[in-house]
Amino acid sequence: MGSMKDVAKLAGVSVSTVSRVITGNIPVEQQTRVRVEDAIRVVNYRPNLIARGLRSKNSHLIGLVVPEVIHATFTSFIKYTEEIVNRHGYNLILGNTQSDPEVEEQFIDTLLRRNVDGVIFCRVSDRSRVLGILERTNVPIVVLDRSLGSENVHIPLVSLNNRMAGVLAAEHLAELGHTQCACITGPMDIALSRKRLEGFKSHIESRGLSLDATAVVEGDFRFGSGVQAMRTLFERRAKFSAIWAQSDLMAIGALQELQRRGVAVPEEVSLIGMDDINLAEMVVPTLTTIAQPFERMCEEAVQLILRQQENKPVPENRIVLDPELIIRESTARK
Amino acid sequence: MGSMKDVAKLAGVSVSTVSRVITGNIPVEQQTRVRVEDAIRVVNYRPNLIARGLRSKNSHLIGLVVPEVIHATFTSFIKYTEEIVNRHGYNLILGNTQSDPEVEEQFIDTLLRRNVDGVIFCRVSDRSRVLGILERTNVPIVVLDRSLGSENVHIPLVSLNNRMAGVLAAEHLAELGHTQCACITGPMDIALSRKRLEGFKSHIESRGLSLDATAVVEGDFRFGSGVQAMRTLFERRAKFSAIWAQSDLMAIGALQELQRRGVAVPEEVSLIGMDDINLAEMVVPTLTTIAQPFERMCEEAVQLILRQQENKPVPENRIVLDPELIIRESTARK
DNA sequence: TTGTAGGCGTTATCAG
DNA sequence: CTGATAACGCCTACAA
Repeated sequence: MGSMKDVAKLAGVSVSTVSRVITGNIPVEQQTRVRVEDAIRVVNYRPNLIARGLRSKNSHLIGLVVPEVIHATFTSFIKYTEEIVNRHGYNLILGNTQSDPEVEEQFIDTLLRRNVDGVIFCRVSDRSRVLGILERTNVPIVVLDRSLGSENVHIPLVSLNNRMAGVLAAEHLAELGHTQCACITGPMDIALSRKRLEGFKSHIESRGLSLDATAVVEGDFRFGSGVQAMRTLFERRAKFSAIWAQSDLMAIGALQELQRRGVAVPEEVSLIGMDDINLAEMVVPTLTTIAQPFERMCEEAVQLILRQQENKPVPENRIVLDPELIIRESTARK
Repeated sequence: MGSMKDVAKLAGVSVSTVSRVITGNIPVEQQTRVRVEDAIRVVNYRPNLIARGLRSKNSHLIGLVVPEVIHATFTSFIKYTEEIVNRHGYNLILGNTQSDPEVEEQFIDTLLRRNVDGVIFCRVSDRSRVLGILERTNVPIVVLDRSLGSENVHIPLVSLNNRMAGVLAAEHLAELGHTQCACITGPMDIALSRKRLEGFKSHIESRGLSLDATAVVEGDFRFGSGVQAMRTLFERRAKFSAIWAQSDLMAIGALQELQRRGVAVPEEVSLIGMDDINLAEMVVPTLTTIAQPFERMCEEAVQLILRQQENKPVPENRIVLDPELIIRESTARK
């Protein structure tokens, strides 16, 4: 792969001329253009992005920070962000931090030293100092899938309307005639779990019913905790004809335990999940769920980065997307 | 974040002196070193990797190419490669190609233009031209999780001993007294699926038994195809007391279908999976499986890249790692 | 329309 | 031990 110099020499012109035909839109005589283009082909010239970046102060690189890779939600974020970023001519540099503040800081540091054009954070923890560090630079940032305290109102944010997710689940179950519901939540120290439960509960209460405290079990979003939660519900002898699990994995865990105990889904118990991961369509019965618009969330996040970078006005830096109820086989009329 | 120039000005020295204290190991007088270090702190100087890369022709960037992100195997590769690469002071640039040759080529192109220090390919297809393209450059490459035709003997390769995986599964079942086995394979146009089946079959035959043709069903590694394959086995009225599925997801799909039909696992049918993904420990019964050493595979791949880059001799460019049998609850004596 | 010159932030070479 | 200086590959005034 030759450089501009090689091309220039071969075509008998100066490097600036070569640069001009590369960048286009700057007048170059037809004749010399052709000569240059030929030379480019001969030496197999491809503009070097490192050099270009050094000159223009941007790298066409976007950093994505996730607290974990092997995790349905973040895997989706990785997939879509990579795809979208690519479509815009950028590449993705991935960092898995395991929520370790030290790793986070160290990763951000190298991102800055690479002149990345933006950083997308998935669900950073409260105690993380990276947002502060980044704010002092002028690198565009976006926080994805997290609610931020009021101290950070100016940081662009893309998140799900988690409250609405709870409402959608409750609404669907209510319409099917269920009056006794259970809920398997995510970790309660994560705001989005609380908001989901809040929405679920408040809709139920708005119908004059109540969500029994024994029918609420805390999980950790993973499969095993769904199984466990289900066992807990049985041990407590909680009364319910329907369950909302705040992640599909937990729902599938619950499903497994129900089937093992010979409880028919949806005939005896209706079950709703959340996320709409691939598995939701694969289990039997297929899982009714609350879909997160992963792709749109990533799209908005990338848009926010690009807008900031182009110094375009950012009309709205708080983007909250609506979840959607996907009705499949695991829920039925009571 | 200031530059070397800023530091030099503040400390009253030349940029070369600053460079020397940064790189270390080049003699600088104690006094001036302290002055420089102070200045570095004041202007918050961090060496710019773009500039450094331009100068030294390396980027400390490694490209990882996967055909899909949302997929147990590749997600593991992504996770571990990122982690290991990081440990060596590199960053990971991720590219998802969907096995599209055009996307592959385009991604490789930008990787080259970014002066990446190496590229790791996961399971590239035969018809892919990227290996050829890369071979003509001198960028270190490694192919992960794939057997390569003899035309490419010189390309470093890290793969699993897939034949052995089949042998391990058959051996375990045989030891438990099973004489009639079934197998749910991966796509048969992928070499590793064929090799796994070959190992499975040949071990069975070495015991004077045979693997009935009706007891072999082709899947696609995904959950749904496990469910489907199980149904096919029942439709065919195949006789078996044990099943090996070539992926955990298919095994869990098969498990689901078995449970739905009231077949007890492992009491009536023993079940082995493959991969040892998280889910394998989470289902009930927990899944006996053939573990792939994902982390070690990634480690070897990264090592091969680094060795090539340092121009160290690469003692062995064909690394084949052994799978391991993990015994859990889903298999039992017949 | 084209070439020259300077600089992006580093590092390496060569004097001093 | 330290300071100029050149060079990495590219882009962009400015001048011709």
